[in-house]
Amino acid sequence: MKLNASEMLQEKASAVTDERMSRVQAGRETDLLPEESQLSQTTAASVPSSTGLDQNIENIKVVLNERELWKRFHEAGTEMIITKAGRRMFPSYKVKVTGMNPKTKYILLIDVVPADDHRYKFCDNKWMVAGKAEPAMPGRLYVHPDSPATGAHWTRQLVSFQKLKLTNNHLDPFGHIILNSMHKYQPRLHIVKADENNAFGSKNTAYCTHVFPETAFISVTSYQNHKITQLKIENNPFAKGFRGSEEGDLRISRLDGKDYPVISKNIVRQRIISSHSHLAGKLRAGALTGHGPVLSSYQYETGIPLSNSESHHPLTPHFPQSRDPSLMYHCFKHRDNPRQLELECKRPYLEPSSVGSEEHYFCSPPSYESPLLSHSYCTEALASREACMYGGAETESGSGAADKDDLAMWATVQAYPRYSIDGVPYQPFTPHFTSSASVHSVVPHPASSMVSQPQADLGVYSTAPVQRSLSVVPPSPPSSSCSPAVPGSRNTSGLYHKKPGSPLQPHREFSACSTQEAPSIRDSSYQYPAGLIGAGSHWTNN
DNA sequence: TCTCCCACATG
DNA sequence: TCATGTGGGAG
Repeated sequence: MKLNASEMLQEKASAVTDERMSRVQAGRETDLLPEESQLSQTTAASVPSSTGLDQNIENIKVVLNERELWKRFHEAGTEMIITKAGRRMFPSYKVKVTGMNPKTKYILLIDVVPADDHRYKFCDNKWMVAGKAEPAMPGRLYVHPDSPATGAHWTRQLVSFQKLKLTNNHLDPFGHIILNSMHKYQPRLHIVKADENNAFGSKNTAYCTHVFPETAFISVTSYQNHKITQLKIENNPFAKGFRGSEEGDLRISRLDGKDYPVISKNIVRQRIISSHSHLAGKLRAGALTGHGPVLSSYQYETGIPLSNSESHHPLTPHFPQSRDPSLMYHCFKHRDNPRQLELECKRPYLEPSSVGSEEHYFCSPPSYESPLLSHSYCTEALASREACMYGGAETESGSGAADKDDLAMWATVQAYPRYSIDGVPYQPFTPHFTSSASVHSVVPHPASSMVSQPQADLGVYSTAPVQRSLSVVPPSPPSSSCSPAVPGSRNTSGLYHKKPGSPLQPHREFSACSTQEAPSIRDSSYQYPAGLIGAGSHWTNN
């Protein structure tokens, strides 16, 4: 099966934008039924019904697994550790999908997009805005290794993305999703139709996007909130070694042959902070100077001016308190209007009322609105690897859906927004690219919109007029320009081969494949770090 | 002061 | 072997 996921998704991105507009204008955006709160916020795009290919895409329902657990984290302000080597998410992203056509093939993938354009800091026991966000990382998508598989397969059991890993290594060679520390992100699930007669590259593709607000998180290199640490320890089987008696606060450490309880610095710090806050509340008059009755080694904690919070945007009580997950449910029809889509993408970033071009306005949720849902996706990235199907034992007709844990297939689409890092895009997969790569990224990636740059830049990513030429561009090293080697091209993509089990040598395990030779996206032996150079200059409107 | 990295222990 | 959080220390 030869597929070009990127192109499919690209078309979808446009469709979402277009259709969403209609919905908003029709005042249907907020017409949510209570029951829908159990579902994700969804956007869907599909081809005109006349094609007969999109009859079910908008009927697909996705329910987040362990939603209660997610909510517990969410209420405390979910944090996800990111490391150079890549760290899994916990809770892991697992969903129950229903409403799919049993015989239709779908591709399931996840991307993690900036929830806003702020950088955060954990101060005074709560998250606060600490400035402007760092330039968006190369967008990557994590494609479930079972993809593409039939609706019957996906709906048979939980679909797990537990092997998705997050990293802060901008040059990550493993296909992990790259994030910036201390930034807020929102995972999104994309379901793309991948019928044989609806192959990648075709305009007649449909997809839908599901967003579970409770899965939003702030990326960190070490946990900031003790509550989160405890929730992780209490719920993550891999961390049970840290479960101690006393509410998990204490654990036994063996050093020098002795056993003694250990209290993490996080716990101490936060208790002190808490203590200080309490005292401060009573002594705000000035009795407590910040060097009061607290442990001297943590004076810096107590020295935080209480008024500090006034200079920031307190994320009270926790960063996610933002919005009701049930606020939106979108389903759109592709209207095939490239021009309109282009305009949509050129809307300035963070323009709540940017309704300026009302026809492109996206009804936004209370909190993560702008980059996330109120704008079309503009950067793209595909990255995936080692996703696994929960209990997936059956193999769909040659799709090899079984034993997905052995799969190491991942697709990556690097996003290279023109404005990122002074025009010098990251090229994590540089060594892997070849001029014959072929997986054109197309999944809308709002990451690019997180930077306060005019969204004019975005237009070059989200719209996908068929007329535009798609050229594969070898990525350039970080220090080089993001300009593609092929004039007039706008897309950098690659198809890489990865030997399962040897992720440490990715640079040598990848091999490019032409579009025509592209193996099935579900072929575990292939990875697809496809980069999309976002610079408008790389697009053509032929 | 804050953030990140890495060796380490644990399961 | 891998996935965790910890804690010391670097920057």
